[in-house]
Amino acid sequence: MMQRYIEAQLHRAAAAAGLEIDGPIPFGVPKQDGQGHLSTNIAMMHAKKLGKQPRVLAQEIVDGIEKSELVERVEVAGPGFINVTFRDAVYHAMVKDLDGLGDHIGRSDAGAGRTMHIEYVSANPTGPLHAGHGRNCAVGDTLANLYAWCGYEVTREYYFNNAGNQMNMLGRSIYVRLQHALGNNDVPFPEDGYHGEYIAEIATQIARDHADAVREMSEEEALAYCRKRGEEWCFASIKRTLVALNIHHDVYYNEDSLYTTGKVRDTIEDLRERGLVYEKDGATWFALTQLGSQQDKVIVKSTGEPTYRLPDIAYHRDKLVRGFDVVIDVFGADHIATVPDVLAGVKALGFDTERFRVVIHQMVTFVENGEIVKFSKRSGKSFTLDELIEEVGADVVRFFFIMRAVGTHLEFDLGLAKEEGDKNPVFYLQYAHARICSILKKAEEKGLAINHQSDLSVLVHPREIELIAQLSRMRATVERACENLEPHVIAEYLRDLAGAYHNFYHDCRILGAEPALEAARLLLADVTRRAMRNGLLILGVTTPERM
RNA sequence: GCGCCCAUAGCUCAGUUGGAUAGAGCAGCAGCCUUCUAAGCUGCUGGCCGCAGGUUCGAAUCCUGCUGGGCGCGCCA
Repeated sequence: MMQRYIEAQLHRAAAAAGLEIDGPIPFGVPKQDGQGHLSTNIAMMHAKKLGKQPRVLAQEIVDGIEKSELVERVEVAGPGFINVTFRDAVYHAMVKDLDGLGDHIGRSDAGAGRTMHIEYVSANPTGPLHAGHGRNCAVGDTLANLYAWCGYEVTREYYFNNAGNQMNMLGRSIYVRLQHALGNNDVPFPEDGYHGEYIAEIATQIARDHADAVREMSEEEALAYCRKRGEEWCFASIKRTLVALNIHHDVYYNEDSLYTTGKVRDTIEDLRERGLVYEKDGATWFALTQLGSQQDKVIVKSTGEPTYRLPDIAYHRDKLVRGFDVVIDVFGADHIATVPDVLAGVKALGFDTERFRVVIHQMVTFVENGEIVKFSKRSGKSFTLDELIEEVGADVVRFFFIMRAVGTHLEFDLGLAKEEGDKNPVFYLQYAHARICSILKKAEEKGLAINHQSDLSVLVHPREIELIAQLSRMRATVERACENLEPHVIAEYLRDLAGAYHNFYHDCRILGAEPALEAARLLLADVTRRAMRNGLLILGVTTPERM
């Protein structure tokens, strides 16, 4: 937001030097002291085409900048950077602007009037969510929040299939356990059946509340009943876990509806009309090689059942038909192979696949004491997301899963996560928030109210200026994280913001300072509180007022 | 064999879309509380940015080729 105060002038000065720049001027924040507050490399970027030395062009631009009350100095540095040093008045103006935003600090209207659809989690109801699902949950939900904070109208969707082979296997697994519970021990457990403890739990429940009815049923009826009970149990479990993580979907989209509404049939017919479908070996194939892929793929098996690819294409086409401006998929790296096929299919049907943004996050390794943890200590089976939440808390789960770039393999350190102290990065942020709240509460007790008209010109301490500079970057940071689909950027930003506040807190006494300074610092603290709170809300973690 | 992702301090990772002397946390060492939360702050130690070329004023960042790791490559999802 700093650049607002100099950008127009730079445009004018550059034009006067013979350099017309379309669009915004690129700015950077110098890392070294003595290089000003903002820096631009426009002279170096364009010197060549004007046939000038970068430093000469830079100096011509600098000479064209008029004197201003806000700008301390503009100078040429290094190979041709133009460094801008502001007077403190710019920072005071920024605090004023930020304060005027009320609870909207960090919000953007970059996506105002646009709609965004995001599909995440999307685990089929065949069992509880396991710990590895956590990354998809946290990344998806944080991205949804980011888009909402950028002004988009967001639809959060959970896509599931309760009709396929996996569900039949779930039903059969429960059915067999139920037979065992009812004393028929000779019924063999299916080879690819589900082995989790929850299967037995569901079977036990049915044995307890529905045994007589089940005994009356045919095997077919009993299997269907077990499947239905299993689905209900699993969905209840999944939804409970998501609520614990502060995740709420707007739509649960059933794959089966794609069949009942004819969308799958339409999709295959449309592909066939375009000559992209053929029969071979009793199966129906999608001619992906015609679309530039390595090999054709089966979309309807010789048994007559479609493979996942076909409803996936129908589903993604439907998302576009529903009219969203941006459609985001969140997948783990293990699903990467399906993406090109689905996109190729939708594109072949004449849709603009540019609206799709696919986020593929890498896998997660859980580590404790330097050793890889694969299984739950309690059950010896792969451990559930519930167990992870219980172990480290929902805030830590959400934060840890988004704090690294989605493209990198994530190491989830359970030891660090369990640490409820200074080593844990989430607490560092929440502590900053709680510390501010504590001061504001004390101020209130002293009868000191936040004064939005405070004279901010008394804020001149380097720690105050650094904190304000950090605050001023929030909105652009949120926009960048959103645009680039990078939730971890917010975690990084908030750590810097918390650090800037802790520094300010340490060096700048608020309560008890002389009245004008006290009022100004109190306002600055409150602006920081609102920024930190909003950042934590974007991450979906709690904002404790005391710790 | 093919496709995608990754490689930066002892460990885990950032690096603002190609910029200035590559940063943070943890671990290690040394300091700071009679005053608003020490879950904090300050200082020190720590680097062939996997290797080799290329592109240009300028590369951790872009291109090519290697090496090493992850995930895929089904009439499973």
